[in-house]
Amino acid sequence: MPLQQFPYLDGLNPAQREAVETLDGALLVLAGAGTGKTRVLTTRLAHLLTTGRAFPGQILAVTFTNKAAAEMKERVSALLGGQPVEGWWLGTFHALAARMLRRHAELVGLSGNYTIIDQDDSVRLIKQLMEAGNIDTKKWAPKAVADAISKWKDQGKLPSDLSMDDAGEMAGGKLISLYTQYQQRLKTLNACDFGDLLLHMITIFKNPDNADVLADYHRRFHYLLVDEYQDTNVVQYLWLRLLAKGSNNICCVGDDDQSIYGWRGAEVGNILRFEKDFPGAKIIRLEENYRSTKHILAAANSVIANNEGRLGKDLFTSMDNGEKITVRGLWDGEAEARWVGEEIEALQSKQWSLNQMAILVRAGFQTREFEERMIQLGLPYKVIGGPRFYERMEIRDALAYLRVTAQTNDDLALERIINTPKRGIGDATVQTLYAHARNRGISLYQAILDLTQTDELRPKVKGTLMKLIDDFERWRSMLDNTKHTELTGMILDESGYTQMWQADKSPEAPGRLENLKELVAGMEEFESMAGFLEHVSLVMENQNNANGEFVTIMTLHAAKGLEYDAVFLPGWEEGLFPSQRSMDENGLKGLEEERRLAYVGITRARKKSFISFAANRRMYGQWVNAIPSRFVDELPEEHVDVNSDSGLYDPGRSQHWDSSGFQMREQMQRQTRFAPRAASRPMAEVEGPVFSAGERVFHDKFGNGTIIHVDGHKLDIQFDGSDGSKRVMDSFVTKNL
DNA sequence: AGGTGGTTGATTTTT
DNA sequence: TCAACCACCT
Repeated sequence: MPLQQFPYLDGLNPAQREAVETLDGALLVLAGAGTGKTRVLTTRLAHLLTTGRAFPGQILAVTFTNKAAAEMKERVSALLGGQPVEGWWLGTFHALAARMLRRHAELVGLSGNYTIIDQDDSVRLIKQLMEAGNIDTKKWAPKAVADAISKWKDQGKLPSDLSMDDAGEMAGGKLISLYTQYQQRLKTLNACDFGDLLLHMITIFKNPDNADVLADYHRRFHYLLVDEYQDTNVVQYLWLRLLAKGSNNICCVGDDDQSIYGWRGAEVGNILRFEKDFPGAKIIRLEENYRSTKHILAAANSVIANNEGRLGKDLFTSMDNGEKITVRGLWDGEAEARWVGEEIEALQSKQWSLNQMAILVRAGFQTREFEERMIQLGLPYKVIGGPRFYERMEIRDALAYLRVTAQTNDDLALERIINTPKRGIGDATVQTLYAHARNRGISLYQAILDLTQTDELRPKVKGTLMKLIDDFERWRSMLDNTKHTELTGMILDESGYTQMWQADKSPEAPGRLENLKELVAGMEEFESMAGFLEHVSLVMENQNNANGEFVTIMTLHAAKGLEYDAVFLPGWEEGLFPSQRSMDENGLKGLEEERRLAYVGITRARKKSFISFAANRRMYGQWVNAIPSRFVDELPEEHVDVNSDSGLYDPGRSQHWDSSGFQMREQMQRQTRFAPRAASRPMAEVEGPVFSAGERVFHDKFGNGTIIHVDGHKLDIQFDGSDGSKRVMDSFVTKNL
């Protein structure tokens, strides 16, 4: 094959090139961090099109986020000389499944204009069902019930697939019944939640009566491509498998070492099992890292090597050695933030760009300390995460109006705005309407239609409701012959919603009106109301259009897929990272996922990585003393520079400090103020009892437990009644006699 | 309808 | 500690 025909293949390394050119059969591309995964994916797509192997319409390419989908779209078109690709099925699992479901909705009792509800709506619906069924929503949080149901959906389980064993104690054992009712209710509302999009498609595909539907997709799709395969859950996997049965040309790209979403249903097992699932599958490893220095990569490799059950990769790089990873122990969280600030300023004075620096934390609350410090130093920063545009109150209200206009059975939307702005429709009226709706198995809107024909409602209320119905009918009649942006403006004005905020004197009111304008402006790029609403339900993302120089602060999860010259990884303490909860709830699996998170964190850095931990941290208003994360111990000595205050940490040696962190802090602050590098340890080495694995011990806070591992003065203890082990200092436990 | 005090509980988060 | 939520009050 003449090479010059495919200029985009130039510059690929042999493994990358093989991954691009292996077009037929099942292929798993194990792409380590920084090994050019996206390049392979996009080049492969370009290759399929350029060689004429497939028309765009014969390709199904799946991603997890809209961002990834957009990037892929853009990069493929760039490879093809700038022309956009039309007619292929490229998008997120949810977007693609929603698109399919629009065509076959009737097969699961929905109509094609079904509404997609988000988590918030789903929780509210479940709360209503629980209240109707006299289930104590205090004792069992509707959110927890919603989570349980969504978990089942992620596992591809319908109510009929569940047994009482699965139900457990939650909601007084009525969990399965609630699931059934919830599905029933969704059908009445002509609505779907996120899980349903895929689950309904599976139901359709599996039903022998609809064999032609699946066969049609088999004929259609000749090549399947899946990004971030390690993050797929069971339904997504089932959906892919059913679709792949046609051509058997499926290429999955992923990295088992970067699977960090197990807690929301991702199954690392999917990627680990690939060869079994797709017999004859080929596996290609991308192991040359083009991102990080040798020290950084070696440290990452060494940490992740502690995990079991990996497919295994050995990343290497031809980059320079670079600088060793800086590891630093500090007295408390404040000192840690101060130190990070200093390092950032030092880098800045060496002409490093703030845009190339990131602080990656384990949990959201950790951002605060850094924000405060950045403000004090006058360093611009940006926290990624937080409330999103479509989650703002006024946006949700406005969307609710549009949703009811487009699909009258959308009870959740109607309930949201039935008394917004205030129309004198109180709680009591809504309850009456709901009671009627439930009795008849109809929607709220239909209940209003019914009851306004009778005299059951007070005349004033009746009049208001009739007016509201009239409005909606009128707006709906305009859907087809009015521009959707114009109609939206009309709805917001005629309903009194805009006026409500204009009359509001609170300081945030102007901003809300601004957002509403932005909403209408954003609709411009969509063809119709339906198109816009579909987009809104499926795209909850924040686009970051910030410019200028700033340091990025975000969670490790949010950082996956990104890279920076300098990366700060603070809070590496047992209990915080690895997170205690993760270990408690998921044992070794949880710990290994935390370790993968550490791996993701380290591999974000191109040139410089800073890892730190504090001896004392204020959590939930209490001072807690902490010991360095076990992940710190897993960093190879030859690749790190340890530089800690006051002997807070010596690699490989035990650490000690008093449990009375508060007093210690006072003492220490004085000490650091006057002698910042005092070499003495906070506490003298104390002679204590010697422990060994297998012994029974007692801990003040955690109770009785069995030692499973001893590491100097650190003990791994399996406490009775807890799933995972905890790591504690031996000075906090006593032997059980 | 709007304000207040008391309780609760507190990772990670996309679609 | 602190914010969110709710029951209860005005």
